[in-house]
Amino acid sequence: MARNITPRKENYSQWYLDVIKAAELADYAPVRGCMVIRPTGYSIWENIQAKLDSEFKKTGHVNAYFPVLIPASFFQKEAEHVEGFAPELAMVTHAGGEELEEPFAVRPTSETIIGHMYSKWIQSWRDLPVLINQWCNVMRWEKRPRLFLRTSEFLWQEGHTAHETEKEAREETLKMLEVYRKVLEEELAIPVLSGEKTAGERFPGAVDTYTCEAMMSDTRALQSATSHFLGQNFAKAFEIQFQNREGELSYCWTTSWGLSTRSVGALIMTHSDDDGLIIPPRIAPVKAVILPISKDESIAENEILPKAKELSAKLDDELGGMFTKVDTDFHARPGDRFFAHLQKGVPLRLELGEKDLAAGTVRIVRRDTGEKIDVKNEAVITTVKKLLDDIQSNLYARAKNFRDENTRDASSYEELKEIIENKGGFVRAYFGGTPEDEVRIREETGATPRVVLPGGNNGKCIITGNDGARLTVFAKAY
RNA sequence: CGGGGCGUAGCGCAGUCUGGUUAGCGCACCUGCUUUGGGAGCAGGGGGUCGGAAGUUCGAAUCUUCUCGCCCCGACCA
Repeated sequence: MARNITPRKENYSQWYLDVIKAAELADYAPVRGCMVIRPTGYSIWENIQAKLDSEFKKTGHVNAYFPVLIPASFFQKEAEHVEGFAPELAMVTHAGGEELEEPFAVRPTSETIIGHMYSKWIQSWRDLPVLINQWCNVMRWEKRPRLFLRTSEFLWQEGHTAHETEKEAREETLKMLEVYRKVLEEELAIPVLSGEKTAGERFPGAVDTYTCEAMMSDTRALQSATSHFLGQNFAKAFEIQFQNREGELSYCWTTSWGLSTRSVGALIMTHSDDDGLIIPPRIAPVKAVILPISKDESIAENEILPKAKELSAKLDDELGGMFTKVDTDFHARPGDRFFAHLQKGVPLRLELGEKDLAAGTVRIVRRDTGEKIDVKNEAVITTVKKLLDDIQSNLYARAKNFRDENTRDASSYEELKEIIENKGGFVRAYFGGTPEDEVRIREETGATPRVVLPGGNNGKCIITGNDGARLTVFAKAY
């Protein structure tokens, strides 16, 4: 049992912070609300980036970069947008030793400046669609920051597209939502519910907002990605117009979609345990660590290390990348070395000692289950590949079972309240109310509508009693 | 923004109430020896001026005032 990590049941927040610290994922920066993403944490983000970026490219998008400073007046142009973001904006008021005539906002998101540029670039239906993504940092002044989940500055990607027709823009919105679902579920092994947000949870300025909603291991919900259909709201605010096939001037239909370093927080809170971090193999910076072990440091270094390196090279070759690491910290005792890798969440540990050399085997230990097996040399590579696949699917299955076990149905508001208060988790209920009803539910229960499930639109609303309400998942959220 | 807690070595803390010799302890770190398949033992050693400022005093980590920052809970929040 880890002795530097608070058990989950004792204090979930502290457990989360302890896991991050023990795995050396991030540290607090000198500025409140800001964090330093340390190399291990950043490698995880790089792997998420790589998977997403390749999906974006496959779906026809290109990367570009827009500036971090945005004229403050841009935020005034879209009424809901300015109202939504005003409290979180950081402003630059001085530069070059002088007060600026017009302050600049440090971007909290880039709809405005991209809209501004699109209006210059788009003239004709032949210029459409425009499918651009950017990887960048954004800043939103947060009152209560939490590492990875809510920091004043964070990293993300934001896709911004402009289309000729509403249908095309709506298709794009859902296509990207599906990309997120796929990467979250297949690569991060995080099961998500993807669907629409209710009116009260909508992005400021969007017509429709969609989400990939995940359940953390304390049963609270975490929005892990969003995709917005912006209609013509930003096109009208920024005059993104084009001449259509009939020769008339019309406004574009735009979308935006994003996934941030918050997903690293989701990863941590979905899979990790009281011993520390657990990373799904497909995202893990190091998939397997090989430890030469001997009482005698010189035997470890001169006799076992070469074998370990050989095995490492063979595995990297087979796995198609530099995915294994040889632990050369011979001076440290095995227990210390085991725990170090345990806390960092490395999926597989391969122990190579004198006993193994004599027997022609390697001892392999899984991070997710702790299971140990001795494998014949000739079977090591196939076993490692199989185990990595097993761990990946086990983590997903484990998280999905947990979510399903903590998802319940409520047929009345009273029942919803009762479940949220006594059991927590996700509660499915038919809801067709207004944003005011959402506020009331939040104030009375602490829960908010997280996602409207696709399909079933024929229920009776638990608040209004009206028919035609949609099946909605409620939960307390991060 | 409200409530609570806290700033003393890299980390965790004691000392503060009842000012007084070179400010302690555990872990970590360095050196050596013995150890080594789930968090070793012994010996030696390095490192802090007590968040910051002003004040009271012969004397301040300790008392007073101001200030900066961090964490937790809540409110708020894409």
